[in-house]
Amino acid sequence: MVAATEHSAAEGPRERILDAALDLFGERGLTGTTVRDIAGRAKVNIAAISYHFGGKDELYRAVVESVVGSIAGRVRARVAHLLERPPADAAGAQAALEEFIGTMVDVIVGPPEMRRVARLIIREQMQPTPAFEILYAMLSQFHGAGTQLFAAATGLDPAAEETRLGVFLMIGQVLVLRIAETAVLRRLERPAFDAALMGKAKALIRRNVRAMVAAAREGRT
Amino acid sequence: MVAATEHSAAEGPRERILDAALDLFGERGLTGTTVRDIAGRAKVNIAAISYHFGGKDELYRAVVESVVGSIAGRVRARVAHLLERPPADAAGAQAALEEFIGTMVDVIVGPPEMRRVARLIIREQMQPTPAFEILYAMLSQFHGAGTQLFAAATGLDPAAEETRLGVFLMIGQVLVLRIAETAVLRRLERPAFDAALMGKAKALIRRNVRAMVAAAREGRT
DNA sequence: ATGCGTACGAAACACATGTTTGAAACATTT
DNA sequence: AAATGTTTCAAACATGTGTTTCGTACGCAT
Repeated sequence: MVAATEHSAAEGPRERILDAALDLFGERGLTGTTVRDIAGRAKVNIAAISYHFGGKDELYRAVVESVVGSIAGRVRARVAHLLERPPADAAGAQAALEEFIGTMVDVIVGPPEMRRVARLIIREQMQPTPAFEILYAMLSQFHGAGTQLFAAATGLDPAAEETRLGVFLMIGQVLVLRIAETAVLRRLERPAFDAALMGKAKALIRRNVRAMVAAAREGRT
Repeated sequence: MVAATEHSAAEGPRERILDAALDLFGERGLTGTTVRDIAGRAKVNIAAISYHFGGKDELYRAVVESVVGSIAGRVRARVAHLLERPPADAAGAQAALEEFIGTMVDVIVGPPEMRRVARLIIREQMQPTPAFEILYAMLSQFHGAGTQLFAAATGLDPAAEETRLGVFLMIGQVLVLRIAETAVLRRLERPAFDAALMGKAKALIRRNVRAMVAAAREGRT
């Protein structure tokens, strides 16, 4: 067995199917994608899908699992140090929180190949399938980490509902850029999310996060 | 022809089809919904859909149009006075902006029947169909109004990219509550979005908006 | 009552779609 | 070389799905 090569067209059928399936599931959803579409894009026979994965639903689940692995890898590689040794002081926690959200922007809005991943996750949120649990386990972990940082930065109780809700609101700022991408780009009269626009968005979100933390710190009763 | 009655189960076939279609399109998407599902829920024959609307795609378009009408009505009824005579002073604009976003929370995450509407719109954002233009016309109008208020509240240029982007980030806070509803409710250990939770979310978002405006006002170069 | 256009319902039609089949090609081992 | 297990392919199969057909009932003006 050869070692897994770099992401390219010269992979094995199984990898090509997974890659094509992620593209299509992310773009058109589970029901909007046919196995013939996937087979055509992956340049394999239709039967190869049943052969390698058992069926369409099992393939979808495999895609979700690979997505979770990919995301968890990217994020953990960049913020592992924050989550392992969370800063105790408020200033350090705030800096860590900003870095955490900044990483989220990079991962979700940045790489073009993350578009399909982000959309698949968002779809799964709106319309959970049996594969939802796989995603939720990861999201829950990230949300928990964000909540710890937010609580440390503001002095709020990490268990308080306002704290946990506040973290979701921060994340919402990032998600909207992928969800409403079409509308955002049109209103901004931009053809695509290039590096410059991403830098602007990141700076704005970072400033907003700082403002939210400050407001939460002052606003606590 | 009888006058259109109140929303109930005793409507004509056309209204029942529209209602059932909104339910299913919102929950499962266009490709995830079959005309037999719709006909079954609406308690009409399958042929009634082609008869009344021409086909599945035309029905979907009709649903989108009715959704736009419904939303535009709800929102305009509550914020028309803000959009017609936008406050010139910063303080008034800030109050108007808060009311604007607050209305958005009420409309999007408030009424249970808006769940299907919100989801249909979000789906259309992620995967635009020919009916997207109908929605975009409305969204563009609202985003433009929000941008005017935001600009007036902060002193920023309404045409600047940062201003328009900032409005999307505010809206993202609201959207995330509907998109990631399942994850949010689980992390909050809540069974549903009741009035109390919505009040909390609204207060938090309002506080965040205020903080964002303040940050933007100070942060401008 | 008669004629006529509208609305409805059961069945059928044509095509799409997920899955399976059986044979051939390939790689690896004996 | 022969055997064995794995992978690929074209075709077929069963079901799902959007649409149409055609017969029937209803409402209403003549």
